[in-house]
Amino acid sequence: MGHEVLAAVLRVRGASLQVMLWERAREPHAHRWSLPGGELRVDEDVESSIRRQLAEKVDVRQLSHVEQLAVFSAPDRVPGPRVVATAFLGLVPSDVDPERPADTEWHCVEKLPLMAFDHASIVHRARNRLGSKLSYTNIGFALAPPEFTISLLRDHYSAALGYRVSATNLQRVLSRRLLLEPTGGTAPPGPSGGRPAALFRFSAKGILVTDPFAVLRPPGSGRPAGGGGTT
Amino acid sequence: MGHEVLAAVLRVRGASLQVMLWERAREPHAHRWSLPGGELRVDEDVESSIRRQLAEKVDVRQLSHVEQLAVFSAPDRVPGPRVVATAFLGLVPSDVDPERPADTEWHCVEKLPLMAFDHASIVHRARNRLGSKLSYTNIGFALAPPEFTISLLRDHYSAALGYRVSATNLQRVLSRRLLLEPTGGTAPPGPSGGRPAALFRFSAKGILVTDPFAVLRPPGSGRPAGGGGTT
DNA sequence: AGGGTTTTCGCCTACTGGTCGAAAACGTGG
DNA sequence: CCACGTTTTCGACCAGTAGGCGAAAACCCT
Repeated sequence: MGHEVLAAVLRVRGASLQVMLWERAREPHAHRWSLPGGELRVDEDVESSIRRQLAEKVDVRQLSHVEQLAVFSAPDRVPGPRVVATAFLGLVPSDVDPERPADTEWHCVEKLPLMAFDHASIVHRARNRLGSKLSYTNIGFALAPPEFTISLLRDHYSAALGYRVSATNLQRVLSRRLLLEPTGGTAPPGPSGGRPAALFRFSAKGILVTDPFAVLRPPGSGRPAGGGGTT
Repeated sequence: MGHEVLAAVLRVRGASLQVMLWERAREPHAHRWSLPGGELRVDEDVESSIRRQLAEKVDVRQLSHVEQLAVFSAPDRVPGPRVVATAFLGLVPSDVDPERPADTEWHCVEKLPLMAFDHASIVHRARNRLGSKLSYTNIGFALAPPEFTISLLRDHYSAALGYRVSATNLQRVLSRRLLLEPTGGTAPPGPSGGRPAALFRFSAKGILVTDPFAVLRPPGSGRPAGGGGTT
């Protein structure tokens, strides 16, 4: 029984969320698009394996985040001998445009091309996970360049979440968690003018929220999120 | 390369969180305790496999929740030929005490016995996942009987989270999400008297929160969690 | 200088969860 | 049968959070 690792590597480009795909040259499913990855070697664990295999497609230093998604193990998920897949979610900041082999391209996750095997469902799972984690972790910084404006960050959040996000709330929420650190610099305004936006960076002194907030916390501890009115 | 499925099946008993373990009879790691599970067959996916294998240990109808935890794939995680493991988290309500084979026992997760292979780390991962999900999902109901008092639910939460939880807050939070439905009945008071507790059941009409609350929500929608004062 | 554009900041409101205390409902012992 | 302890339940108060404006700031272009 074979084991392969696959990664849905996502990035934000403009107003859309994109996934890195490559076009299969050989059967089965020739000319369909599939996720990067490959066989797990006997001397590596799944995370080492996916990082090694992604290194052939992108500069791994540009990978700002990698995490396990789930195991996909339907017996007939690929034709031929049984192959179980460990799927990963990978993120790349929006400012880098890695050189990539000719057969790989970024595709908008909203209109995926004809995909090979069960890879489309893996992409959807990755998109859902990113959306969920954007709300309660700091994973959003993995989508942004080292220095960014609030507007850029808001656009990234909007693209990944699929709905508009208020820049006011975004800045306030992140600031309260001590995650935003002003660099002092400003970004030049757009072609139509406007006030120059202040630049921020991710503050390592902030609260790294890997797990969701606890709604019920131990007595005598500070509390997490708050509710507001919709009005 | 082999593939096995393992499950950390948790339940609350009294004030402690317990995990179901069985004692290995054969080498390697004879007499150490390990998680239930076994080899993945070629005609089943991982979830079917773990349910089939758990059926030999517990009545699967008593399993109130099963979800993938993670893949454990260190090349040397087991001696001999390479075996990759897909780990699951399973939950059993506290009111059932399934018949089980003589070699299996419930152990408190706080003081685990000498465990086989990497199974101790899997148990810890399961405990952390349960603790996280208790806060932002309805998974807590999987630990409780069909009808329960708020006090019992609070004790379960406390056991699983490791800190005391306020019954007032628990009831308020769950009620506001329309998750608690009074059955009308009351539970008899304890030996030392006291007001009889009202019985509740899980309301299917409530908000099933599988994913965490979004801290940043779409404009014009209700809001999720609120913060309070620690005072 | 004036108008358009974008960002930034402050104010208000709604709602949440923690804390505390009182009241309700029971058993028990004098 | 009434006072007491026990446990549950409910209400009130408070601090802190996020959503929703709207005004002010800072820039470009004409």
